[in-house]
Amino acid sequence: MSRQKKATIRDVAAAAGVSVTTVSDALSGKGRLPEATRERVHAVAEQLSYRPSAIARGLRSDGLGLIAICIAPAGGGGVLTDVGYWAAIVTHASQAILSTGHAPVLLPHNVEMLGKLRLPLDGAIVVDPLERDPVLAYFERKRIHCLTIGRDLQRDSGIWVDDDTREGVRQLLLATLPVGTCLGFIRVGPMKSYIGDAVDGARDWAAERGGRLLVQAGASMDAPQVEAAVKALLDGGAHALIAQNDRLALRVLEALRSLGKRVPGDVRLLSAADAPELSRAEPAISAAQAHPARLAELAAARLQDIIRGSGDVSNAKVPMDIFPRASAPGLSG
Amino acid sequence: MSRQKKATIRDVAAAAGVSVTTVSDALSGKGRLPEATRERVHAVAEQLSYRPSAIARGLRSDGLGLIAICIAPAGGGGVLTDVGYWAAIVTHASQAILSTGHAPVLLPHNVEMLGKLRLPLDGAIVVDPLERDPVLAYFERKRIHCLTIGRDLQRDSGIWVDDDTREGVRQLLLATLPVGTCLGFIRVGPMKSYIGDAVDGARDWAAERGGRLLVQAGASMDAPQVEAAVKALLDGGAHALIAQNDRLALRVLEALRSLGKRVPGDVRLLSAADAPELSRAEPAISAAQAHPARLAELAAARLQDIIRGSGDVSNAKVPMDIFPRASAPGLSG
DNA sequence: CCGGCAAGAAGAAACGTTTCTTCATTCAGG
DNA sequence: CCTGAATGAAGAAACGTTTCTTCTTGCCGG
Repeated sequence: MSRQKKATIRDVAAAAGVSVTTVSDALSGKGRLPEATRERVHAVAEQLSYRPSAIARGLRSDGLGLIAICIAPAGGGGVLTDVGYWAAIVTHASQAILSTGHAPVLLPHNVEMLGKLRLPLDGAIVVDPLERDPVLAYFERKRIHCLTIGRDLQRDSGIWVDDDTREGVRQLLLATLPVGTCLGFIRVGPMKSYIGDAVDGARDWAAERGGRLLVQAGASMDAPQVEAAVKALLDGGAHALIAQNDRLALRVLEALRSLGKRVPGDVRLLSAADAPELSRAEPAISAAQAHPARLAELAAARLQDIIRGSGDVSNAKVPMDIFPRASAPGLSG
Repeated sequence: MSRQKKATIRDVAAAAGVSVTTVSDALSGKGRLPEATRERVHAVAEQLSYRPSAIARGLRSDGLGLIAICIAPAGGGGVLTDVGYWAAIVTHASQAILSTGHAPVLLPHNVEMLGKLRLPLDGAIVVDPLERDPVLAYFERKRIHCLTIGRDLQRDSGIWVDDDTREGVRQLLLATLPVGTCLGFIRVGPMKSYIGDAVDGARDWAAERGGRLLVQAGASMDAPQVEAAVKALLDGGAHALIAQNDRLALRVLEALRSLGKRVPGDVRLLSAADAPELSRAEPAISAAQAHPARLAELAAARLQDIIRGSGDVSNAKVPMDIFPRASAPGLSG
């Protein structure tokens, strides 16, 4: 059984006894032609298993309108973490991109793979970029319009949208920690803007409320490593702990249990990022909540402005909400 | 400030004083030309901010080689669940697809969005298809080569690769449940092949070991719903529970705690799918383990065979491993 | 000097669709 | 009968790159 050559619009036109214009019009629903002609063309196209070349269409018309979404890896060994946040970003960014007439394509945060793909991208959104993010640099090199959700802390240029994590964390700590508390900040994985901002927010709080801040980077999200980091902070005098995000906060809670510490009796626990699991934990964990949906929408809108060459596209910061819960109750008014 | 028209290869050729062939050769590293010419062309391209049209290249040469990966939604309200499994599938399938010279593109499991995208796809992999999966039907309609990881239970045609969940669950139950046990199976969300197979495997076990099988579908993954489903099974006489997957198993464990049941003293607990979290739970939960990496590799290889028109592409079933743990210890001898 | 080979290069066509321009026919109204 | 409008349709060119074929020049060896 030999392979059939792919049918082109010329083959369909010849078999239907019309011009390629008529085939194009018949299949696209454009043009002026009688229903009988349109149906004949459809029948022939079906018979020949004709499949229009999206590449040819893209070349002639309006391109393919591809917008990449690349999510930089977080720490913790998995390919993808912070999954609730990530899923929300993808969902909302995809919808926003589609509403601008573009096509969202989720691509790996991997320069080698992007180089092999060589897709005709109109633009790209990099989520939670690393410091000196290689994918961000790649897009710039290839002159692909790009912006970030979160910021590359080692990069001055580029448009970004980000949560106001610094202010959110500061407000959360103001609302939950007594004056002069010694606070331990636990982080894991590569430095990202939301981590840097959270640490800055904790510093702001400490300066305002006469607290002390200890920062500890864990080697990984594995239980023994988290436990070691927690222990180091407790030994350093910390009576409150804030974790960089929800997953780490849950790990810290487990570690505190293993170490025989009561929450919030012995140690208050907070998270710089919220998730449904935190409110379901025992005790429910206090957190500052990001707004991934809003971020995604702002990002998509700005990227479109960039692509269209609108003159003055500015960065955006989205305020966070704070939720004091049982792990670090709100201070009485 | 007026918009600059995009530079084409013709513009570069004119500015560099060479033909378009020479520009193409210089930028691609092909052809025979002196280094000085090559450098001159590069300089001009840079000066003109020339960006080659990947669409034009794809049309003339070898297409874009896009392979879509679409993951059908599971239950539980989130856009994406079973995230560890999902991340493994994406990672390994992406690598396998790249090694065949194609480009993996993760796309939404959404016919409307796929229709708007109109990407020049050479093939597609649908992961965990729904019954009468609409995306699967879309790809067939558009004559896009397709296979599935997991099966559409309401579809006879199409190539698939799948875990041998039926046999894996049967073996797990044989290894952990005493003769005559009344077993409750909890499931949530749309029917998928791995769920159907797991139920069948449990039925096989019940037939062999004189057990009784009760199947309960939860309305969602929320704690009250899971608790209601667990309670219904316990009231029905179940002394062992098996959850469709890891996330649900963890929820069932929480529900059992809320209901004051000891695991495994009052009720044995098992999961039809494993994850690291299950071995970290208290008690560690017995599970059958899928092999997403192997599945992804087999899928990518078969899809390539399908695309190349190789005559006889067959389905594949991958055996599972079983891990008896404290929640349902292995039967002695 | 002549012929062959290698290096450098250009021109034309291909890829498959869309769109713009032009043409032909028919019908209706003045 | 003539003119204008509407309908149906075709042909050519555009889109931007790659590739194939052919040509030119210079060098070397017989």
